[in-house]
Amino acid sequence: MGKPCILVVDDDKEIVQAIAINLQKEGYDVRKAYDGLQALDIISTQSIQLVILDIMMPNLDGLSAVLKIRQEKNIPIIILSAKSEDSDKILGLSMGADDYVTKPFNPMELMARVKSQIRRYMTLGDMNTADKPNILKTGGLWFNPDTCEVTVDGEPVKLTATEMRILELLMRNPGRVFPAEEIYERVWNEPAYNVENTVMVHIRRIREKIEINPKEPKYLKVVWGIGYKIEKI
Amino acid sequence: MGKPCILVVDDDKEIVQAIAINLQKEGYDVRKAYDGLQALDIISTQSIQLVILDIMMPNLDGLSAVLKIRQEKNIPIIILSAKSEDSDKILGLSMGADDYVTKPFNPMELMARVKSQIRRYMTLGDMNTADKPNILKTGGLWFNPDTCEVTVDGEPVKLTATEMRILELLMRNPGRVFPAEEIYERVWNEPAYNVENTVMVHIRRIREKIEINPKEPKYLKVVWGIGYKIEKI
DNA sequence: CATATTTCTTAAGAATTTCTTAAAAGGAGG
DNA sequence: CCTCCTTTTAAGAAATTCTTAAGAAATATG
Repeated sequence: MGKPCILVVDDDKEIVQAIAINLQKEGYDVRKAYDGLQALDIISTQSIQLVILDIMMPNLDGLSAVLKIRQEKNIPIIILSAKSEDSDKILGLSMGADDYVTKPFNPMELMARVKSQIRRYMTLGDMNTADKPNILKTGGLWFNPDTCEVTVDGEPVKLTATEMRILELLMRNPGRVFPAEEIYERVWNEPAYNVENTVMVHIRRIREKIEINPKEPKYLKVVWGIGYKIEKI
Repeated sequence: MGKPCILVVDDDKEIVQAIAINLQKEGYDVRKAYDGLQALDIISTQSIQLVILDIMMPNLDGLSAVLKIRQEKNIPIIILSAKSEDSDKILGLSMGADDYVTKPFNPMELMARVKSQIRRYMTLGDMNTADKPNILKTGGLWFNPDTCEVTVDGEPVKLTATEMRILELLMRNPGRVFPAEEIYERVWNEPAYNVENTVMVHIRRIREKIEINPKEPKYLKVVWGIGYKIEKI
């Protein structure tokens, strides 16, 4: 089902970057956010399997963010904090966090804790996908990568494997425009050579299935001369 | 559901006692062990939901104990240790522990970490098969992993061991689509190499037994190019 | 408004994936 | 050592999807 995707949230971009590099070395996908609101947005629209979160941030403080994330999804949360007071740890954990790491931290220890959480989430967390699925949503278009279910305004839609992979790519990055070449390379895992047409035909078929009026697409739009995107709704 | 039961393992009886009192205050049941072998015995014979374990013990060292516990049950393990070296933490976590607390520790922090683990263990809904009779149902298809009984609309069906393991995996995650490779790895516990056919034949045999019309399966469906799933009914 | 460029549509054949069937290989129990 | 049951392998059949290519439509440009 692809590599686990981990969201790193900290207002210090350097720290985010450092953690991200380590995570990628371990084979994880990474998303980055620099404040709590951004983090919540990503969590509710993308499929995230674990959150690493600094609790001292602008906009929305970390502890509230933990609460909100808990409300929305049942994924592991690791708190990062400069506060090493026991009372802070207790507070963080009782807010719903799954682990608490104090700055400065050993990157290797953080990785070990991440792995531990992911392993637990994976091995006994299968059931939770049924309960609190990581559904990608934009407007009335919902996609559940775990069950391969796609619905438009509640109506189920049947996509083929390739169609789903394309849709997943676009929906995981709402608003971002993907050139046909990039879509091909990322979906087929092959270098793209003279494949614009191929991608286009697939786009067309997806539109036929998910759009009410394929000629005036609501979700799957084209940006002339650049590529395709899923509208961020 | 009963209160969660927590096993505390340490060769220092005073520490065990102190932790036990705290746990009982929080409303947990407690079991005590003073070395690794005793701990393993209790874990394999009693219903335990979480283990707190000192890793420096006579008879069986703590890290091996963690490994053995992991093999046997999928319950959360919190390591207690006087070693606060990062390398020790990393080792402990990668052995399969879920958290690592260094001595001396704040009892309240330990309680917070216990609660966090228990909450996750509960909400993710892993069934400790020893505890609860735990029948998986989707529509008319019932499966009791404890007694290995499978019935379709009340009619008993005889599955082989492998068939049951596959069915169990799928039924524990209704709706979720599993690629043949993943099924193989999780059922056989071996890396999957050129095994799609093997899995497929087993799927076919399961269908033959549980489906009224194997050609139009009601329960065990395929998602083209992706994998198999048990329909969520 | 005319032209050039880009995207869209369509349908058929190629390619891939899954299904079926049968038989060989592997293991457990007597 | 033999028998029976389970698991794996293999190959051809069937079903579905993917790709190609060519003409139509739409959009940008001058």
